[in-house]
Amino acid sequence: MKKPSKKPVTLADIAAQAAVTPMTVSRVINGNGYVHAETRERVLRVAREMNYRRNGLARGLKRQRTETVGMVIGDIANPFAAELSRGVREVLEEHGYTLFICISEHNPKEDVQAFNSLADHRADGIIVATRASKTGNERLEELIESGVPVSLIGRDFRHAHADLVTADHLKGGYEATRHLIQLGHKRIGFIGVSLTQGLRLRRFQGYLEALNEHGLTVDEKLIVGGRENAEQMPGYSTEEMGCDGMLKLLELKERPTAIFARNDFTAMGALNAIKRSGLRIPEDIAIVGYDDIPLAAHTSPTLTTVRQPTREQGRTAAEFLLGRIEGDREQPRCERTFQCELVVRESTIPLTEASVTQTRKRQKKTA
Amino acid sequence: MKKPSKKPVTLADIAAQAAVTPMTVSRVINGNGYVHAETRERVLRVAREMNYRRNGLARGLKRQRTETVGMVIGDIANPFAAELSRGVREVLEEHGYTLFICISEHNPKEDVQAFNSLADHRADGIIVATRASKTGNERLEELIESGVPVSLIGRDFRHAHADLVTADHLKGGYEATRHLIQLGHKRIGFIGVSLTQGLRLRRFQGYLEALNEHGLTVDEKLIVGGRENAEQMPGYSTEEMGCDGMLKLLELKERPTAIFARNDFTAMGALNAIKRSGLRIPEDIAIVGYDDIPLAAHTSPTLTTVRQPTREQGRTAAEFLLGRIEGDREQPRCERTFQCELVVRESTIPLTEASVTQTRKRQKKTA
DNA sequence: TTGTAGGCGTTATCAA
DNA sequence: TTGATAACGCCTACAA
Repeated sequence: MKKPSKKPVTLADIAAQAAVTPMTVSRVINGNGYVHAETRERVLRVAREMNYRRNGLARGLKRQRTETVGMVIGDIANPFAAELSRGVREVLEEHGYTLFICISEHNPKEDVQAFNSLADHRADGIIVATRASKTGNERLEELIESGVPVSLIGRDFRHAHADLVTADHLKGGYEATRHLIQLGHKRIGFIGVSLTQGLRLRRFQGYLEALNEHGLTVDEKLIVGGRENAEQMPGYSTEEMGCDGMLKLLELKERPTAIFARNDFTAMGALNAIKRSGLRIPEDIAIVGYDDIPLAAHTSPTLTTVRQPTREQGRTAAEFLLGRIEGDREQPRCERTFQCELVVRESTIPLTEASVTQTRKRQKKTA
Repeated sequence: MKKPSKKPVTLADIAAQAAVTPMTVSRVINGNGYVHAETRERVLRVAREMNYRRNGLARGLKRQRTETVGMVIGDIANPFAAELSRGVREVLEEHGYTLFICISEHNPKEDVQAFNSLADHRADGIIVATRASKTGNERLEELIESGVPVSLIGRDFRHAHADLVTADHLKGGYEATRHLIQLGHKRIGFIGVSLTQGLRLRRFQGYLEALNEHGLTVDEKLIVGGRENAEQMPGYSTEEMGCDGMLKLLELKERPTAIFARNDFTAMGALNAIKRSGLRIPEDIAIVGYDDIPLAAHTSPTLTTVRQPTREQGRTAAEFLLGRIEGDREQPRCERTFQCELVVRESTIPLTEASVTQTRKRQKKTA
């Protein structure tokens, strides 16, 4: 336990100790250029003794790249984002890049701050996995046009020189809903979106489309979004949204027999609200989530959900970005859309008489 | 959609446009030193037009600080870590620092890499919230002694010049266990630890202590850790550990009537395994988790758990770190231990006859 | 195989 | 109120 020492060791310090010039030390440290074996040994020994660490600032300043990539995420606790970042890291690591993550807490202002911080510190590129916002998109556009490589994941924003990775959530939402329709459900609720802002959410559009195509009318009362502006509220979790939203739906005179939830957390909130009310899943109410987080296979009943190839999206975004960093920064946009996959588990079964009957009973009772 | 432009704008570029020297531009940008109002306007206008962004590398190199703090986290998807990082960010932001997060995926080697990256890029300080490891601790010690401010959260490692924030998990584990004992339970299982490595886990020590102090014998068969080396296995989630562990316990001739799980995810895994087996919670088996993640209040039944003041720990770690960065870097260690709090919910009730009887029955059956 | 010169973009310091 | 100079630590390019 020595006391912290004052100044960091520099190449020059090592050079002095090893009786060479800083340039020779640099060559040894970076392993390029010819250096006599003995000299190398001596320099390495001194460097180790002095506990040398290269100064990334100076290095980056000179070389005009930092071998660093920044990633902006809305919510760190989200298993989906976690899996994305794993994919990103896997690829970056293979290429010797370091990943620094910034959290924006789903706040456009923090989004912009993160972009700026990363740009200021000269990250070689930025991966953006936050929801689109006006200010965010504007700043992003400036960055892209000032030459910063940018790769977007699932963000509703396009630019000729920023790469884009998404999954087809329109289709995902459509298939989840169609699944419920094919099981016989006609009153299908959606939890997790306010009608005013919902149209930006592709999976919700898929829900609407599926209803329309199958001749079912869209009942606005079946669409609940938890509290208004929930997204802005720190500490307001999505499972709470699922719980609150489900409670609203259960109070309806004619309650839904199936639920499509915005994501798995919302679904779990809904699931528990249903259980708490004494109804059974899936007999009384079927439920579908979205994302297929690990927990979805461990609820009871296990959760039918829509899986997107999350890690692959992260990997692809990283590959696109590296292509831009190490190749032509002005190349046109690379774009790739992944397909989603419906994962049927226990929370959905064909519509039972019980459910329909109970709904009718409830109706009578209330009437 | 302009094409990305080549080189970033520098102070010199602006200076040329605005007919002043780079120094004057610097003064304007940083808002220090005297600058004529007109000059300031002109410079600011040009800077905006050219979409100037300061070069953090050059700035950091010259000023010998980057106003950047790094945080190393084991698992990004962990709500506990998320809440920690929120606390950290809150404090840093107030002081104008940017937070960059590195993920080590619970891997000591990645831990060290993260430390190195952050040190190389001259983060002004590092907050470490990963589990202790030999290599990690060694590298950390070197860093601390070479003058990098370090603040540790819940890490089992002490250094005279690194600050430390923890919660009293020994007591937390003790109280969780005592709670079960006071409810009448005598066969209390622990899920989430292997007997060989478990002693490093304070909450597990608390469990053992509570059993001992209340005259209960520790039954090794009641202590299960999922698969061996689960921590190293990527993709092996803690809820899976809870599920697998619980299944093992249910196969015992004399199964436990209560479970203490290493954390809430593990508890949820166990909870679902129990339900799946047809037993009831809490009537047949009571269960206690740890951490009080948001989901714990939304399971069914809701989860009794141990809450630690997570965000406060993050805040305190950040405050300690800033004190060291902006004050005396050689000051002795600041240390603070937070108290945990048992949160009793629905998953624990007094031991019922049913449970005891059923256990006996099971015993007979198997015998 | 090793060394020298110069500059990356910024700011501290001193001078005008 | 503004400018000139030097230096932060490293690496590219060229020279010896």
